[in-house]
Amino acid sequence: MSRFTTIKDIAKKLNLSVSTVSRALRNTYDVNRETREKVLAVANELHYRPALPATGLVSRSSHNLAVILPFVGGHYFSTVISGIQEVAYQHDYNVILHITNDSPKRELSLIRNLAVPNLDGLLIAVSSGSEATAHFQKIMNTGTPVVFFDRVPDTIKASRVVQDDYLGAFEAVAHLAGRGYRHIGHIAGPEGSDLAQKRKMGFLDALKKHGLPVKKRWIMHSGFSQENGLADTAALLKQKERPDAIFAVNDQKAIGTMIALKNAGITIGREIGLIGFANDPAAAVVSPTLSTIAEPAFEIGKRSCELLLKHIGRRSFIPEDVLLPGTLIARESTLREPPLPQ
Amino acid sequence: MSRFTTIKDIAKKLNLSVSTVSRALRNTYDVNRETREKVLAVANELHYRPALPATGLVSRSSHNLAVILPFVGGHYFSTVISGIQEVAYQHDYNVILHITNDSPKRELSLIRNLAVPNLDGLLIAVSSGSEATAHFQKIMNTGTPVVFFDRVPDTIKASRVVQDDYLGAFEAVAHLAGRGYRHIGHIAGPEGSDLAQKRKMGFLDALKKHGLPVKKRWIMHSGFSQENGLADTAALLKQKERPDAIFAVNDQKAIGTMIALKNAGITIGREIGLIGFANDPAAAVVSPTLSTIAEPAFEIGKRSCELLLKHIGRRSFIPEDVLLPGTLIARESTLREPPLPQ
DNA sequence: GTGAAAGCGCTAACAC
DNA sequence: GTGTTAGCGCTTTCAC
Repeated sequence: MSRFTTIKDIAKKLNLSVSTVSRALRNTYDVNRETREKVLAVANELHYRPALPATGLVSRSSHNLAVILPFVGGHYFSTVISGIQEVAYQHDYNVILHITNDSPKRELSLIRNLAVPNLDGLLIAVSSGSEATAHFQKIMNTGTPVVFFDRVPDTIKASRVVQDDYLGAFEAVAHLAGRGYRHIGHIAGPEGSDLAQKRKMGFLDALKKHGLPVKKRWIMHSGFSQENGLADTAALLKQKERPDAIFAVNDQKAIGTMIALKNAGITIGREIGLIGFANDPAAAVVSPTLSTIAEPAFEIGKRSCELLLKHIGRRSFIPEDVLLPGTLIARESTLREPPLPQ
Repeated sequence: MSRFTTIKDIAKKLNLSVSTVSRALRNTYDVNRETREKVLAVANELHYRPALPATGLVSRSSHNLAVILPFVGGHYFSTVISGIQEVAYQHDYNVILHITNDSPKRELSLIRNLAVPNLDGLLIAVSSGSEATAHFQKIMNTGTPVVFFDRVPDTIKASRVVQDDYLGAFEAVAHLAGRGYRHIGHIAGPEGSDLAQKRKMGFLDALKKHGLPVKKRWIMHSGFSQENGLADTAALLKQKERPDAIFAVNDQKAIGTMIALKNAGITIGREIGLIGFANDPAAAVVSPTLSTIAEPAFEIGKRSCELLLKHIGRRSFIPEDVLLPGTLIARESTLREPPLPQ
């Protein structure tokens, strides 16, 4: 069983002490140029790789970051990971991935069993209904920096990186207004949801700002799924007064809305404008293509990781709050005039 | 700066030796029941977490697996990760994620700098045009097990886990035949692509098996993108003879095909049947919904990781090849009769 | 059943 | 400039 090359092997081969080899490898202190070159040559020849656990033992740093999040299958979180990964790679940190499946139970067991001494920092998106807040606090008390992203607990004093749901919703509605729609309804999320609440506020404030009427009956609350969107919209269309545009809390519900509108024989865009939120890949593929607010997923990952590394760098750190704007993506569903045939 | 609790702290507090504490913690050898319980109690009280790098130093095992893949943003690879993660979690292994961005250069630098001594095993999907084969071999020579998945180098003797592209294509075409389509074309991938080649073979063999005509001119080769699919299909439709069904090499091209068919005023399903490959989330959302072969992404991750752990368990191991079938998902695009209105 | 001591691979005083 | 020594946190002989 071939062991790995260690500095000891190099030392023996060169009749040097391990410390000299260690110094030469890291190019620190004063090492004779020749010695250093010889060491480097042998290291290369023997395919030497430093044993990080050992260096970590001494330096009390593992260059490991843990990322804890609910899912990885979807578009959003996997893009966030890309952003994290990008920064971690540049700074030579490892990303250790943990998935909770959005289960508070699994999250809790995961956190409790987490090998914190093995970690330089944590990046966490909490699962819905998380019960691990006390444990997050404990980890932070050990001096290990933590940055929360996307889904953040509000009872904890720590850095957070989130997107600006309020502003995104505001801009979605402003876009509708700019395209000439005047009677705007909202297919909202559950009343209890923080995210849904913020988007609704953005919706309402945008209406006010643009002097448009607010019709309570045009705001439909339910879950986040496509089916919910379909049902909400079907109910909305039964009212005697109809909106001429709809802002949906996310793209899934917006797509449900599209189906309901099609079922009712309504031309999307011309008769009723529609905008979603997320920029799900599906939005570019449905027909007509769906206008939406693109979430800054990659950016969230990037900034979270940068912030964490900053905390790791200084031993003491003050929490920061980062609010990232989304980007309006105008597509066919908010086009009042059909595009010219090509 | 609060340090982490170590076995030394526990030992001191209990007036025991570190070795006894170590033994008690791992419940090994004969430790007095009372002693053990006291140790466990104090460990709990002090929030003791073992320092994995230290245990790893001694046991020569880190419980770390590296996963190296081209992307993480898309649906496919992120689902694979879920599968890996699931198994790793159950067996108490960490997953360290590395992304190559499908760049051979970055893959190479990543592999070269990989802290292999810190790893118990590797899971790799190589990037296109990979130049790292020699390095993979080197890693395997150190005795570190490697399992390749999805994208596998054919010049290396190692375990691989891949989906059955041939069979998937075969079944897609068999499905078309079963629905009564007789004149089937193929929107294929690039001629050089291994994956595209296998799917084409499956297509051809299925035609033969069902006694259907093979028309060379109905096989269009180009890239994998939606735009390619649109262009291919537009060209196909210009021919004087038209197929009554199309098998596309992937869902993206199939969606391009859908657009081309719609542009030509053709009713998808009734006039021309269409089936893709991948079960991209978009396939369930386009209109009509797209029949497809679902890739066993989660399963690939799961099996790869299981296989790797098996290799890690036994110190010597023989390569295995795992071929995973996809699943037919029949949707509206292969429906010859429109569904009854609800 | 428990303790003392050595050692995993590496770094950092401290000598010389 | 280089070697010696101690020690990071843990496990594992080997004593007793």
